[in-house]
Amino acid sequence: MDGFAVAVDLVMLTIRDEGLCALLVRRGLPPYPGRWALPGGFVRPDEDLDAAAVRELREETGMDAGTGHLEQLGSYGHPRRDPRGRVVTVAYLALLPDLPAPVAGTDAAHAAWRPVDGHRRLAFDHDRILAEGVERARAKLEYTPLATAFCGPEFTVAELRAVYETVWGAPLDPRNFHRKATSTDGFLAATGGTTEGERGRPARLYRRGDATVLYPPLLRPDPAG
Amino acid sequence: MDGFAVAVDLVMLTIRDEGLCALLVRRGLPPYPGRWALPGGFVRPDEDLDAAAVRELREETGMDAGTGHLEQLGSYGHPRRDPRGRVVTVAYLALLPDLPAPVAGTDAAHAAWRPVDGHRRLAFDHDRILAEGVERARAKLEYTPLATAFCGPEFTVAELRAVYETVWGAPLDPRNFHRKATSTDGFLAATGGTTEGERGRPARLYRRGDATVLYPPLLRPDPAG
DNA sequence: ACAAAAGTGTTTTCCATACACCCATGT
DNA sequence: ACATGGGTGTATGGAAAACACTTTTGT
Repeated sequence: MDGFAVAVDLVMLTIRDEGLCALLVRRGLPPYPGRWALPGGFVRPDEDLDAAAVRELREETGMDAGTGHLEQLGSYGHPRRDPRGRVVTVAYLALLPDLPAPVAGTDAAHAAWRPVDGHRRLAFDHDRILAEGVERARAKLEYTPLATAFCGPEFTVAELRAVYETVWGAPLDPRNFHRKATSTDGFLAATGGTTEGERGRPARLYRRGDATVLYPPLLRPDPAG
Repeated sequence: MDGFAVAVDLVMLTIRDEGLCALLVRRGLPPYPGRWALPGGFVRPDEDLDAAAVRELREETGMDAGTGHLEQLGSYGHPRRDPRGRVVTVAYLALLPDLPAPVAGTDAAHAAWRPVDGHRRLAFDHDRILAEGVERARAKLEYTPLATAFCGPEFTVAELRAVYETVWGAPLDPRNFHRKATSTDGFLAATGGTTEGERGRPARLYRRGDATVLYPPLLRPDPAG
């Protein structure tokens, strides 16, 4: 009855020049030596699941909680998903701004941000977990303000639109997006500042608002065509 | 590292005369003797999480998989959520048609369908799990055809509308609901049959269609007013 | 002056609502 | 005939898509 190990694995997503990227680590030891895997680790004996996820996030990125977004994704517990024994993993999804900070000085020496598309054959059942994390992120942009988690503390409407376009992989009309984003109650809070030294007219800066859901939602273009 | 027990708990929802109900069991043994709790049990050493949930569902209701709907809800693992030791539970959400079959002959002798509203002080952290299950169900009716899981194999549009009204707790316009439900592609498949012996004009019978998501969604009345 | 990007206005189209109305059955 | 619930048609208001246009900066 008590023979289970419980782990936490993280699908950490951010947006970089290459598009939507996930943080992956290259495994050194068996099982799956040399393969890319999601970062993660075992839950400690007196640690809550959420606390273990926050700890892993900090170990991998140096981020203090409060930046970005962290939520539980799902649990995976096939009896033979880990050849070492019976390991149930609780996966978490993290949405993060592009970190100028390096990923170093930790046990994540072999970590790298890699585009989520065109990735296959991760260790364990991590392909499936990564795919479900990406799909969760895509869906959640529609009806929550989580796209702001990919941005820094202050951002422009155009930056926010770029987040949507990258995650959804589809272009959006800048004018209609602007109107919709700025008119949806609680989505954005103007800081009063503007950008400087960029080409074109300066853009107003915003922080994320206090809404937890977007109503009405920002629906992505019809997936069925 | 291997000192965890893993359990599966079920939020089983159905619609009865009293409204939206969950199956609860009254605990006989400590901890929490005499308190209502979600049905559940430990995952077996060589059993997948989903398989454990299917097994529990069958033990409690006698249902074979395929009826209704079963999905993972989330995992809960606070170090002291169970006084007996370190137990991580994986909660599942089941949506079921109203079962004429009794809930008997099993270890669920003290099980009962109880309205989800006005319930507090379940054992363990089950209040929270139940609340999250109900909210998941409410949200999923919007953009998936899962309302059909509450109905029998064949049902009328009015029965389906009653499901929405019960789960959302709000009245819907019968005419507009009818048009929307029958025109949303893949939601419903007409069987050709009709009801008989009821008051009023006979209603056409439908089965659930093959769509997995509803596009566009059936949005519930604005929660913000 | 021109290019570039931000932001606004306007038109059209679509969809949700509201509700009048007809249909098919039981009593 | 009438009540009851199933199902269709239609007017209207509001939001989304499409796009012309103005604003404000850098070069």
